Amino acid sequence: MRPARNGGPPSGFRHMTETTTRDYSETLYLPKTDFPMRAGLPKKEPEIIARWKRLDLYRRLREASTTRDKYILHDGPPYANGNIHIGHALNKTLKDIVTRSMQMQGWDSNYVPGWDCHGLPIEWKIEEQYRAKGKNKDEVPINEFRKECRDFANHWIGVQREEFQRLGIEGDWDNPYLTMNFDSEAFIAEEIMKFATSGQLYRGSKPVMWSVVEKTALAEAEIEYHEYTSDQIWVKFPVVECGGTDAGAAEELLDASVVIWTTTPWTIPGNRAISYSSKIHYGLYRVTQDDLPEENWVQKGDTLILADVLAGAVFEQSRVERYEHVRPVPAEELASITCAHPLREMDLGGYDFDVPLLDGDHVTDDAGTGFVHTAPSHGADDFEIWMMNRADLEARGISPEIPFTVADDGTYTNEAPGFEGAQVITHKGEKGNANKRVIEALKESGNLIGLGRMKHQYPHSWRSKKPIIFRNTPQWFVHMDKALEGGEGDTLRARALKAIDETRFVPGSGQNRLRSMIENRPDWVLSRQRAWGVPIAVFRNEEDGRLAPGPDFAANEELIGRIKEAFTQEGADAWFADGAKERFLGGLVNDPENWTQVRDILDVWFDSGSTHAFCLEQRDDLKPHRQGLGGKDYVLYLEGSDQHRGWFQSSLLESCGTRVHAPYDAVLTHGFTMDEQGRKMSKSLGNQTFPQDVIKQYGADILRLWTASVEYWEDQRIGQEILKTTVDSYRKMRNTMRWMLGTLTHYEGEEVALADMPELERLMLHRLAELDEMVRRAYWDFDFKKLVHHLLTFLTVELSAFYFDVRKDALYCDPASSTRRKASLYVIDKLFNCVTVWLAPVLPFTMEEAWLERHSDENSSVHMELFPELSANWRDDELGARWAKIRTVRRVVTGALEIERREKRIGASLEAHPTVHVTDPALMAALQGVDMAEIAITSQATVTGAPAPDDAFTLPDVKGVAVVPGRAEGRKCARSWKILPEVGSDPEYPDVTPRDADALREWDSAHAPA
RNA sequence: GGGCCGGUAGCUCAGGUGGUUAGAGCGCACGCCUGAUAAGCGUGAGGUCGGAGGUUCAAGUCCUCCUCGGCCCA
Repeated sequence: MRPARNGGPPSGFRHMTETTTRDYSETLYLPKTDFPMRAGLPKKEPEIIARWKRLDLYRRLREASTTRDKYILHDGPPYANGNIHIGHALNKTLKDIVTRSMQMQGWDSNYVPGWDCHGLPIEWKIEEQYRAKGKNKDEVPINEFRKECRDFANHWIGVQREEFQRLGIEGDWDNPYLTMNFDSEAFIAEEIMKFATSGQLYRGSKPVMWSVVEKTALAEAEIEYHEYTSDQIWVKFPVVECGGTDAGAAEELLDASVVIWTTTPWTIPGNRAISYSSKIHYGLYRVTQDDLPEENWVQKGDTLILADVLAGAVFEQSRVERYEHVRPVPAEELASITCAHPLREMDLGGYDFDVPLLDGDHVTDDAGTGFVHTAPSHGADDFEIWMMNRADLEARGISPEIPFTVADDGTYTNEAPGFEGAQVITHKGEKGNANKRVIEALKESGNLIGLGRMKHQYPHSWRSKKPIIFRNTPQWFVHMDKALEGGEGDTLRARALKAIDETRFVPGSGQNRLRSMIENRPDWVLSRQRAWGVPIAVFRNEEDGRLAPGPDFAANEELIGRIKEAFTQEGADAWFADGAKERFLGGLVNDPENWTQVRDILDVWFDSGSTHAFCLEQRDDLKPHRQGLGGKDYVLYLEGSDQHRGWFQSSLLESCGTRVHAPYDAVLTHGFTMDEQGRKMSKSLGNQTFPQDVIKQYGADILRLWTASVEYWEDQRIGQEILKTTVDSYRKMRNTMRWMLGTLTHYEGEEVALADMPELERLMLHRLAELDEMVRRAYWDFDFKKLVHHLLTFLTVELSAFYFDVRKDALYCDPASSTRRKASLYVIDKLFNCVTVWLAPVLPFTMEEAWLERHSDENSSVHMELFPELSANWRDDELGARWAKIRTVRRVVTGALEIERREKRIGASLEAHPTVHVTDPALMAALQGVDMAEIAITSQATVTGAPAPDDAFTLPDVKGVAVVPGRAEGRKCARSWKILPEVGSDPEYPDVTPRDADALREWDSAHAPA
């Protein structure tokens, strides 16, 4: 409470001998509240959280909404491997604002947090710990290793759970979903088995980054680049076929060769194509130099096809000084060319296939020859262009098979005929003899035209620091374009595209973004050669390629049942335990020796893509009967915009593959959080903002207010200055709430009928009715900044600066019995309740604190409230329009008073008596019945239609209003400080106005000693 | 390099289908009040709308290019 103060004698009395000894302030209804001006949120918030826990608020919310339709914000699981950062805070806060606001609008909006637990980053951490202890991962039994990963994830789930709760996020923190829960693992395995059973899962291959030293596949993040000296070669691919209509031109090309350049000679046995670009100009070149040494690899008369801008450099490399440009070779001609493999004539066997030319965007003319040697086994671009052209290749009679030329130990297989056993990289990570062998063969074939060494940045394993290679490996895929049981045209891609069309996207651009990704994406690669995850729980028959479970396996039901049961009891560790194959397949096949257990694990995107299956569908408190599927519930996914590539997509594909429809009705995305200059946050720039620091310094509500103030669907900025202005806005709101609380101390719950209210009160109720519509709309549109902006403006401009300022006189000074005073209190009570409840989803701590000042019973919480249903008759647009005019006139008055203040003719506005000349008939009509002195907070005012003198005050944008200022006449009331001639007219109270005399009489009789 | 998104006062944001001197809140400056007081009230100064072209009688608002930044790919 504020200390009692005696303001001293009012200034108007300073020069008067007549003084009063009575302290009238104790007879006033001044604001009185324990709600502090300084929030102290860092200390207060944890107390409020503790109270919510005592109340078991989450359970109460659930119990209160059992009969409601469900609004399900399904949590995209964060990864359990570290403290939360600002992006997590933004994400969870947005989710919390959504669930709280939907709950308060009559939905059952249950929030169940989740965590993503499997995957590479956690494996790394455990491996790192091993290395620190000098242990090797490969020497640890797999299930022991998995156990440590599980413990690691559990630790961080605990940490993050605390951090999220500290942000004020309401949800089922005691029963979150984890992708590593045993039953989650069982359901995830069941989902992948559905893909296997329906024939959507297949085994294919793909080049991956491979460390020969560690005999393991590596992810992009496990690669570092170091300088490395490679062998570089220029190789001729003789043209053997050429389409086109001009026979002469074709003849010319049949003598020529396409030239490629590569720094990995060992990939030549894997060559299957040559890439060119239709954006590059190529030409046919002929060597004209006749004094070339006999041993030179290029001789006079040789014709080569090269990119024009690179021809000179290639000839220089081949030691050719004189050559001629015969003619251009357009892209259409290139497309029709087929070459021979450079080793075709070498009698090695296996190189007599046709080498086609493929048009590819990855080809540039800044180095090399303008043609890119394409070995789908050994490069990402190579693989991609090969796969994209698969259908065309088959049509041309070219096998789309991708060879496995290199084994896991870095040696050539028999799919690199002539080089079997040669080493690309030795087990120590040194360069093997493969390059040498290939270069010798090329020399012998006559197709090598250049040779050299090159230093460049080359990928190395971050662990062994040794160079890695791209190597074709078997992988598991899901078909995007295979016809499904829906028949012709029913493919996973088609289902997903249709589902996207049926989904609401906020912002709308997300729809296009996801759509174009789905339109263009290749088949879904699901396998990872790792340990910490859910296995691809299938067996493969090495004889016929059948899968179990699978479309051609008889005992699917029994097998799936066994696996699911085991995983539910023991987790996915059961798959990796000894004897698993016998345990699951025993008795179901006659030829167990032909069946291999797949040891690959699932990409973690499949885990999180299955959350709808193992979380939403399995929990009674979440299982949705969705609007789009005949029910009334609504499912929303809300994540960062990077999840178009991630969770939104994997969830969509998983659900479309198994359930034909999307798992969500709506997708809401937010951008990323940048520093104050709009730059990405980074440790090295030192521009990071940590949620933990903001909470410690200002409190979670400040971070939440920031979240709700910014346009989150774009990238947002945060930093000290931005937080500072957020704090300022918060204080402004908080103080206005505080004044209401102080004033309402004197409210005893008396209702006042609308008809009995002054217009000013009706105006406020009208504004509430307008805001009610805005608030509901803004929450439904997830437009929180609009909500905050309008409510903040309402609190400051309309309440604090206008309504409250005007009404202080009546509230503080009117007699207890005054209808005007009672009406105002009644309205302020409504204002307070509405604003508190409306803002509760954004500022759950502060609004709870404010709410409890008014509703202090043990079980109360603002978060149990619904948004208020307002009386329909509060809305009065005509009244609103009229008061807009009145406030326009008021602006002219306050402007005029400001001049008087400047000139030191007045101080407080109560010292003034303005004369308001209104010649605009519409404004004059609006002023009928309005007490301008009351509205302008002057002691007296005169409104007249008479023309104003020339020197009257006007505002350029308000026509027809002019104000002549003047001083109020009379004495200053010792109680209300108004200056009126009537002061002293009541002999009982000679130093106050008649109104104050009445008030004092009432007060005195009420406080008279009994 | 490609796809998508964005750049309006110091800060956070408004500015349907192009049309009078581009708005709000906060901050800031100045003044007032001292019965919301580490508060309240008033007045005011700050943007030509990332840049350059173009369409149009008229562009922050449509088109092109450039630039800066972000997400996802390569």
